[in-house]
Amino acid sequence: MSDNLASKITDSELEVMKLLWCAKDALPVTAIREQLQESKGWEPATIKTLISRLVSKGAVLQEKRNVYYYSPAITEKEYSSWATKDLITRIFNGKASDLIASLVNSDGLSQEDIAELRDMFKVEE
Amino acid sequence: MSDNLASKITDSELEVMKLLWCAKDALPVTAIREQLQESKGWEPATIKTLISRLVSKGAVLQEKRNVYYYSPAITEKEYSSWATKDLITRIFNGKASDLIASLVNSDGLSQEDIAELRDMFKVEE
DNA sequence: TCGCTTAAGCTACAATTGTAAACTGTTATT
DNA sequence: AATAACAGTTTACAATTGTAGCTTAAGCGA
Repeated sequence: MSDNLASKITDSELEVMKLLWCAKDALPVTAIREQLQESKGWEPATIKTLISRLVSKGAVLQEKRNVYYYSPAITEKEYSSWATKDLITRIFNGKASDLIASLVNSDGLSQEDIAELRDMFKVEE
Repeated sequence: MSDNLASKITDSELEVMKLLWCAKDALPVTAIREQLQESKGWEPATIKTLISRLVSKGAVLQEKRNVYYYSPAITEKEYSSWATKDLITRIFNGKASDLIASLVNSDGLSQEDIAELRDMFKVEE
């Protein structure tokens, strides 16, 4: 994913992306509005603005039917792995293992997390 | 670290923080300026603004001597572990292991990283 | 067919951020 | 002492972000 795509997804916009990622198919504004209006307390106009901005920046595709249907142009995995790499670059001087070390040394991991990780790296072997 | 501290350190401000974290002692503006002016191409005025904003938001302390000397009010570890948790909350729905899984599955880790991690979780045992 | 609802597009506006100049007072140098 | 240089403070200004209203046109129910 290019820097000028994901880097520009803001916090509010991300809420819209999350919704679209959950949906199996493209959604009309109505469906998006229904969910975000309650969960986020946003006005319809706000939601429309966020969608428009996401379309402009190429993070969401629109497909013309009766009304427009919207779907993500990038997958959640693409985005999250981009965001992770971005964090590593900006904060951990490019060292991924420093990120994980930081997690391990700062009660950032639950017991289950640690168990999962142990498995993960056992299997790798 | 409280949310309203670290969350507000912006990208440009972070460059100043990094410099202060590297320094063993508090630094006067002169020293900060010398390093950032060249590496970042910032005007002295820009650097002063960033320092002021960091002081206002409590991320940097100033100590009056002849001129002010500036030092970080939060450690790099505090900040980076806050930033990591923030990423996990915002993007990985609070699951730290999802972050690591994403790293593992997206060529985000070098061979050395993986070796280090294997050690990390071997030792944990 | 006539409104009502609402999608789509345009405009708005305050807060934050990136970047920096202007002003003011102090210090160091000649 | 006069001046240059610069720290500290205030102000500036455009771009981005969060939040939302207004207008226009179209579809849907009575």
